Amino acid sequence: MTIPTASDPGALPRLRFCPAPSGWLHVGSVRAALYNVLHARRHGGTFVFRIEDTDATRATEDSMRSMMEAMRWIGLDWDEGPEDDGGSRGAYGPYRQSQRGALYAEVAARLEASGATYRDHRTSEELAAWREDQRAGGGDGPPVVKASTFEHSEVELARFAAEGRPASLRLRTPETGSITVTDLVRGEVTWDWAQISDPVIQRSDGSATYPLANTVDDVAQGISIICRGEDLLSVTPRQVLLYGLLLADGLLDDVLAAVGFPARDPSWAAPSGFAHLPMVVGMDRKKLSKRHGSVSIQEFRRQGYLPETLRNYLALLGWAPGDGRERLSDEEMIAGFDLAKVGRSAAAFDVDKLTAFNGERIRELSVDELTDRVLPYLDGTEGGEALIDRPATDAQRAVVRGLVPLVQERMQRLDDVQRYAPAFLRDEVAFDEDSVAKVFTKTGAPEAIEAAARVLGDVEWTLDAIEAALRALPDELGIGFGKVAQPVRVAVTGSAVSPPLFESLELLGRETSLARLEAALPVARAAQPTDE
RNA sequence: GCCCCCGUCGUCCAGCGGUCUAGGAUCCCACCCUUUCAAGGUGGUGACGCCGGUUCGAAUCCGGUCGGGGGUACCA
Repeated sequence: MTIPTASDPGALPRLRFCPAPSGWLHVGSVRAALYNVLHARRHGGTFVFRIEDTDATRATEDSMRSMMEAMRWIGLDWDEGPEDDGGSRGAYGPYRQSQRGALYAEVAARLEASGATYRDHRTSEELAAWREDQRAGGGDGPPVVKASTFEHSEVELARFAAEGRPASLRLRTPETGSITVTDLVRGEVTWDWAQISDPVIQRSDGSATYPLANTVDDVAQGISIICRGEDLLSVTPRQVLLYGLLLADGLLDDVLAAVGFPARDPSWAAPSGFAHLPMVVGMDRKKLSKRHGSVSIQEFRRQGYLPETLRNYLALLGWAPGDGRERLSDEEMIAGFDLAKVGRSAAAFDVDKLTAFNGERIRELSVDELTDRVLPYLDGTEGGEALIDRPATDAQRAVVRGLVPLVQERMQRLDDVQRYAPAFLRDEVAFDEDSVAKVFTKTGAPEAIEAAARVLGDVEWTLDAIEAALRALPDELGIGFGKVAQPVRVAVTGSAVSPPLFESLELLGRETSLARLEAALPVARAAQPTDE
């Protein structure tokens, strides 16, 4: 997607997409990334891609690479973010949180020194037991961790320290009062602080957790609008609390300088806007999973969906320009996009509609372009049998280029080409059992094939001549045209379903066509009903 | 359990107090076209979760109810 330029850099929005690299990129995530990009482009802002790999036990290098590849494939390249060589582009990196540990550690230390946090020496097991007890009714309410009831006493603290017992660091959240944030898609949302647990911002092994790392980076990288999934709505209050802490007395600026990270732009404030996107669910209204077909977006690629179709369809999952248009170019989406017009209810991912969109877009492509796009589905690159070389020879490319106009309007996905191509790219036809049973068993089938071979033998090999020759047959044989066309179709392509017959014959050439008619004759005869 | 969010055709959206006998897309069905399959054309089935209230008037505002989802992690 192209980047409109703007004249007032200071006021330009900075948005980010920051997945945790475990597993594959999901359509829900991609939709969130797309909305970030659309908003950034709409307002001439910047799109930042950040890798949130603070949890070493979950994040993998493979996943990160896969996500980068997926983002590029679908056309959501980033202005700032990681590069393939391990480096990064953009002035506020690095963009992998695993490379920003020193920053988080120093921020945590200063926060602790200021009294904004407290140490929790409980083990995960102890916490789990406590929670279970609370839920079971042992406590006087829900399992909310608050300093007032959770902070260790001075003596305990001294003892644990003496024992060298590890501790996590929790952020002190207000014990009373409430907080209201204004969400671009949801309006005002209010929480009581008493209901919000004090989050662990640093694990007992010293590493930062999402609440700290995500918030520190958003502020350090000047993110102005946070657009993400609704599953992160409940996390907003503690982030807003942290903004104040990080900006107070230039705490973060000092730390940035101290640990040698890029300084913030002086015009930056804390993130000022939130947009929590509704979830993307399956047609059964359940969370998206492998049960719903494609999980990763590269799976869509393998199935022959065009990235531009995905962008268009995904954009419409929760948003509409408002004037009824649905088939939108990138430019149209950018021009009309508005986070405030995003819907509030979960959207079901409808593969049928996506597929219909895809078919339309395929039909809009030029023959040359579709030829190029279809090649990877014929040479084995995107799965399927390798019918041609990689790269294709000139002759193979010519055949495909000749086939494309015949199949273009029959395709919904690029991999649909695999259904029609074998008859044109293989030496021998493979007879489809059902087609033989349906067509060759009809009376007159062998005779039609014979007659076709005869008239096609010495006709000029042009579309018009081929058609004229075959059209003359029904009269001669005293049958309908379908009785001629279908047997010939099966004989020549192996199937009762194929591209238009005359064009197919023309593409195949006289020699191949005649050879196939001849080879089919015994098959057709054998299929004839034997009269007792 | 507690907190938060959501509720228009099967699905995605439009609708933002009257012009709604609720519109478009997709799906499904029928017909037309037709050498198969498609594509294309035409037409059709199909929804404001429910109950109250506000109002001359509600899909649109308010309350409740029911239903769905998210969170409740030293995951993000």
